[in-house]
Amino acid sequence: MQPRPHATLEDVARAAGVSLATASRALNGTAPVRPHLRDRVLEAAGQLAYTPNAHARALAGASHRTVGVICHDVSDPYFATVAGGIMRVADDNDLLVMLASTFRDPERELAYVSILRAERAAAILLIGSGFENPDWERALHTELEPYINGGGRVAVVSRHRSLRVDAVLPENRAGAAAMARALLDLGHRRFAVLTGPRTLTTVADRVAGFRDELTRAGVPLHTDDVVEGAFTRDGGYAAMTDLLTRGLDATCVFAVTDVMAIGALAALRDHGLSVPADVSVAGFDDIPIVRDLTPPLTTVALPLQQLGERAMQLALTENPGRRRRIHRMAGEVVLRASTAKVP
Amino acid sequence: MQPRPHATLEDVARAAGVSLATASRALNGTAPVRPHLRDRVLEAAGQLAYTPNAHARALAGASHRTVGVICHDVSDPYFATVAGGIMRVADDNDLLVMLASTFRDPERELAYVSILRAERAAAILLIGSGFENPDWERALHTELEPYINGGGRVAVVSRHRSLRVDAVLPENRAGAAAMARALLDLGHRRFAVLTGPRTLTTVADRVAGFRDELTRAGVPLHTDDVVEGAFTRDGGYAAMTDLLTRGLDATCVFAVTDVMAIGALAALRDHGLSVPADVSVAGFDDIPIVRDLTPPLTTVALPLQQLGERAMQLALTENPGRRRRIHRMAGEVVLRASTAKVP
DNA sequence: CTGAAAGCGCTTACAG
DNA sequence: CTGAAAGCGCTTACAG
Repeated sequence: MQPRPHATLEDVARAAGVSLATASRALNGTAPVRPHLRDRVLEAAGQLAYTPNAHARALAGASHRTVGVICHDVSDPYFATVAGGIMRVADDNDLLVMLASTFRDPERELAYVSILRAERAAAILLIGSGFENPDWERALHTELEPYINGGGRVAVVSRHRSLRVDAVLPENRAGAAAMARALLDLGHRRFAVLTGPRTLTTVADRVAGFRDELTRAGVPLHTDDVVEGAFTRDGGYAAMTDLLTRGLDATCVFAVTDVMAIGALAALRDHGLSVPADVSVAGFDDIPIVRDLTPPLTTVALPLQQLGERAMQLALTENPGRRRRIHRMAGEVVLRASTAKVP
Repeated sequence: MQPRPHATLEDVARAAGVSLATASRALNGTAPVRPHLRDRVLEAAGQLAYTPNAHARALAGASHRTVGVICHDVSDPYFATVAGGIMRVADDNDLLVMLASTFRDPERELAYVSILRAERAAAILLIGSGFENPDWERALHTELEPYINGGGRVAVVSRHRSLRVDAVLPENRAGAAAMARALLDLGHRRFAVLTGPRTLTTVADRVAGFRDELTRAGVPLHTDDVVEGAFTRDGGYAAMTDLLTRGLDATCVFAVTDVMAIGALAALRDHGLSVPADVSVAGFDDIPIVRDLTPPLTTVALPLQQLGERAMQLALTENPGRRRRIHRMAGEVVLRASTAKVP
């Protein structure tokens, strides 16, 4: 079998002895075709292993059934779970989902948006905190605006500021505040916070919510007690280790994400400290794995799957007025064995 | 600002006062253009927020910088890690990666392949065990053959049989055998195995390798000792629970994937059994999280990231003779605290 | 119900 | 170096 290019509609039409138009209609069912001819077309298409060229089709005006999802890192359970929700709804609507990871590189994010825009994807979903960076915000706006004007649909999760698009916003600030309250109720008064890069709005919101609630209770949180690390398991490990070498005096550590909390738990274990006997640890997100840790992690549970479902639904429902629609989703404090009462 | 369609090359050319050809060349740098004109084109493109239509471009013959990756479930850490490797290499080669999840539905897999083929993606990578199903094999072959003949590149991880394409194959059978040997060395003689659907080749290979090695040592593995569940954390939980209700008499449980092992650990904990004091547990894959479990999981470590890197490299390097190239990757037994010696 | 033809937005020989 | 024109593979009014 020698290499030969893809069969085209013209090949099919010729083999079936009909016109291009008839072949197209028979294949797509967009207009009635006499059964006799239809069968011949289908037969020929089968023989030739014909697949329509999606580019030609899109160019000619047929609409696209593909939606693009851009997140920081698909291998992070947070994004993987949100993406799962997106895919569930997409599937119900007969859409194909293509995922991309930016690894938190603003340039790469722009590159993916540009590709998706160039491909005229039916929708673009941006998942995950934006960057507090005016240049990037402007560039993104420049990409998105013409895309939307051209009929593209955009929705975001966890991202706001400059972007005037439909959004699903987890209540990071309120959730972190509720967590602070819960931990205060357990009797803790000396806290440490493990945080990701401050330029991520999610990080900023969670730290602020946590701190505000402590302040309200008259409990101080010094600058030294807030340690910044990468937004990953290893970042949590490093930040916790840093805290430990400086001499930990907190009775409770709050990590701004579960993923970082997992790293913190490992660092504590490696230092011979036991959780929660020696230190309590709490996270944020409620990614699936935290239930299976020993001890299971106390956290602010976000309906991750739903975050994705809602975003996809927003992108799917017409928005004639083009007013920004916002869905806020609350988090709920779930106390598990990683946090204990202070005697 | 009223909705208006995307600006086209023609808009840019007109605004710059040049021909279509000149505008194209200025934008792509495919041929020299006098700086004077080039600047006017770039200026106009910027003003109009011009993005080339990828479909038109692909149709006109420009090559595509997109590769499609199809796996069972991106939210499974195994696939997420392999995908990470793919993206690393893709990034070095200036390629964009689009991921898709089939959720182990053969139909959906075919649908994604068909889309990617229709989009004339530069390469298609299939990650994860195939199905032992002649109809599906034939259908997949029918999709892939014309794609390859048309210049498309295909590589697979963990999949073989009917597909005559470049492949990266983890040594599942040998790895499972090595694990059996290691567990026998710890003194275990009564085993149970937690397995996924037998129609997945990976599952079949791992169970066979494990069983063969036991047989060689004269240790029996009865049909009842092999319990099948879904290929997920919950599947592992259910299978382990099943075993427990029937009265577990094994001293060691081998799960064919780490993900299932995590479910098994949870089931044991919920039954008040302690690992490894009461039962030893071992998995397969060495996904990142297992190091952070308590106890850390004994497993067969596969170089997951490399699996992806190799597959991407195979797809990227020319294969003039079109002979099938196969990279085998060995697994290595890593003993951690979830398995103990039998006194 | 069917076909000839225009057009979608680009790229690239082919002349100049 | 620049432009007019053909062509990539489809879809869809427009006639019949």
